[in-house]
Amino acid sequence: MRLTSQRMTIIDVVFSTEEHFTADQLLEWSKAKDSSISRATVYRTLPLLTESGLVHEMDFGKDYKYYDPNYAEHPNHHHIICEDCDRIVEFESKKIEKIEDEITQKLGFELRSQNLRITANCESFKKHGSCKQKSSLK
Amino acid sequence: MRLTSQRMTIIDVVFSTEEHFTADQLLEWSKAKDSSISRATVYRTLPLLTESGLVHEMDFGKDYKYYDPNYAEHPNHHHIICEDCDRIVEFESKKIEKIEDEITQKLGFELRSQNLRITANCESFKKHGSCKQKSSLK
DNA sequence: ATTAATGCAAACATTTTGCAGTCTC
DNA sequence: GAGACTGCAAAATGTTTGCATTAAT
Repeated sequence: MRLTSQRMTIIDVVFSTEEHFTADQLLEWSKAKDSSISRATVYRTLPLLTESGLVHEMDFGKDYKYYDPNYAEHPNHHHIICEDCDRIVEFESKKIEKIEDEITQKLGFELRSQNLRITANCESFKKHGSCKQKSSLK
Repeated sequence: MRLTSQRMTIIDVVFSTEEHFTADQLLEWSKAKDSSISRATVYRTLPLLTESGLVHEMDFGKDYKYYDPNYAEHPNHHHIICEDCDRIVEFESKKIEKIEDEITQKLGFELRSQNLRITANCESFKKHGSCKQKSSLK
């Protein structure tokens, strides 16, 4: 396992954001620091990050995968996403964790990880019928 | 909106299973009933089913989408998937529903839908270190 | 008869991979 | 210096689409 300059740059970028990002966006951010970094290297580095648990692969119902860098600090957090503007809010709930554990055991399983996504309308949508700034994250 | 024989066959197939399926599997099942049905028609029919709410598009952390035909009967169910054999078990929990509602409102959102996926090890895995029959679903 | 829906094949978007060259250890 | 890692371009995968033809209304 070699600590190449490309890997260092990519890891640096990942740890300097709390936003959820896509592979494409990670490539762009990384290229901004070191323009020689290739798409292939980003795609080869991402599994290293997800397998180590530093980053989680997320599905928000889009065609591309999102990556969440906040699992190291908050290993059991959940997500609310506005179905209109894609705004994402994270939250934690000990109560939900407890129920998940109970049910998983009762059904004969051993819990490894959980993923709760709530699709909702945000405050701005409720007030104005649509959200001011659409997220441009891609 | 025309009721073509292809659509009838596809809908028929969807309603005769409680299993989660992929687009590819739906094509195979449909072709078994009418070999002329094309991949394109399956892919053009799926959005009709998901938009009507009869079927939900699901992500189980695989590279392809799954479709769940059980939402008509159980609109708020959750999923446990064995990380080894991909066995899927569904369950419902009024407690979780209630907490989800409370938190969503407290954060200023209005809940539209929810999606809880628990990744776990099944009993067979716990006993034998691996699961007997890997699911061949693709 | 109109025109929505189909099958085919080509196009697409995202991700993966083979290979020759490069850089870490 | 060995071989893990890289960039490039080609391939693979899952899904979508243009177009000429078919078939539901």
